[in-house]
Amino acid sequence: MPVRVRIAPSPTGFLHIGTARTALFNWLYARHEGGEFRLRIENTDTSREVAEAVDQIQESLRWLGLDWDGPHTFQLDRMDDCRRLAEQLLAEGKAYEDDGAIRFRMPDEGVTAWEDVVRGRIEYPNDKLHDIVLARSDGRPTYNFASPMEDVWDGITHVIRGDDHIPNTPAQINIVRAVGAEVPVYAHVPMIFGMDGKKLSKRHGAQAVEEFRDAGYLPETMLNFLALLGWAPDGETTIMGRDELVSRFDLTRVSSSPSPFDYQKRAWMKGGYIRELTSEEFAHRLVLWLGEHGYDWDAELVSRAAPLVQEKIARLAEFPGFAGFFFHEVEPDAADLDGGGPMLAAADDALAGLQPFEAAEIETALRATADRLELKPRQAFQPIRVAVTGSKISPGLFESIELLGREKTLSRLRAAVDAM
RNA sequence: GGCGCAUUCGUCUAGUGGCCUAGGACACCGCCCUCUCACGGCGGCGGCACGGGUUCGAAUCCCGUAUGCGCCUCCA
Repeated sequence: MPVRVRIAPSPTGFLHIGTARTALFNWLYARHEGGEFRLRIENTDTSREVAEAVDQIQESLRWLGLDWDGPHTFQLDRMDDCRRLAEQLLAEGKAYEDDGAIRFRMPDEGVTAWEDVVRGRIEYPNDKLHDIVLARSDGRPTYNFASPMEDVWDGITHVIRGDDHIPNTPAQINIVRAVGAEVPVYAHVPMIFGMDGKKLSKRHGAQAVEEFRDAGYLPETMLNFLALLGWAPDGETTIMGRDELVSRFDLTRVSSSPSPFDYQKRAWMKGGYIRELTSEEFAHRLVLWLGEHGYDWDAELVSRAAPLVQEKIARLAEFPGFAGFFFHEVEPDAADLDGGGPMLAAADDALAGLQPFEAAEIETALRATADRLELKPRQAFQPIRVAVTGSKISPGLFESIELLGREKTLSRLRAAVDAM
């Protein structure tokens, strides 16, 4: 039987990274096995539903590149099927009425057990199982009824979900058996916590996929990072592209202990991805990101500045702070220019008539100037950097000067001298 | 409280009875490279929660304790 899995978020807000990680594991498993990955919106609880959430969830999934098969479905659309089934169970004596609701009669002897792909065998004594509500008194099905039944109707073969669902599983298994359907394979993946071991919350930082996107993360960085939350192909590999992730993913290797969300490690990883892009691709993404975030900077200039910063920044959002001096005037802090007067004036002379005005020639000229003034490269170049870029930290100085052009470079050098 | 799940360097992770003197990565520290930053290279620091078993031999198996987390809703 071909593998069919699904992600079933409830439409209560943005796509949480925990849900995204679970979606990723489902997707990786499906793609690895050549099966199907479906999207189902679990909206049985209409009171918590947020109108835009369905679109936002899909948008985030698309951004991550987690494509689903077929149209997305809504749990609520099967409300009538669920109610009919609840009534059938009632008629068969497998359920009973309770204050207008319909409750399922759990077995009260023996154990309910399953072989969990990530946890191994899990057993629950049946006398601990509650008779759960199938249909509320207003007729709407509950999650613990609708979810397993939809999995049955959709032909879901593997239920891969957060381990907070482990306690629900024995009840769901009994319900599935009661309707004579086949019980799917379960794989309960660990939940994601903050570094303090507590459930991920606002004070830990970003939680929604959308927030990471806005912060300028690359989707492949996010995907790689998310994949490593509770899974590792071996003890060595950490950087993997989408295809490698698909080919190496193995559900049985998913860890059973909780996965802390390590913001620091993720920060390291993202820099590697930026550097791995081709310079054309990097420039392209920069232009797009800047456009989406309110910068109307010249695309041509952005593209030419891109190679100078690609190895320096880790997130697209760092570009404006790092290379903004190409696009607007600078206001150097006079204190950072201290003692640089002679070098600034000499640099002005050296660059005024330089031909061609290119990085290699600029470097040669400025180094000769520094030698003449008996300054170490570091002493000589720092004032120039501050004068020209407005900051003590910048892309490579000579390349920056070339791109900035003679006219702006000279006027900034002179402005700095005047300001001293 | 009941039931369930988990516990390897500061952090993530490899490890399924001998290959472990416990490997790798991030972070941190030192050195090198160097026009700043970043990258890169080299080295260092540092761990099997605790207590009992089983075994010739245990990070690995069993029991107990501790700690953490989850669920116990006519929430999902």
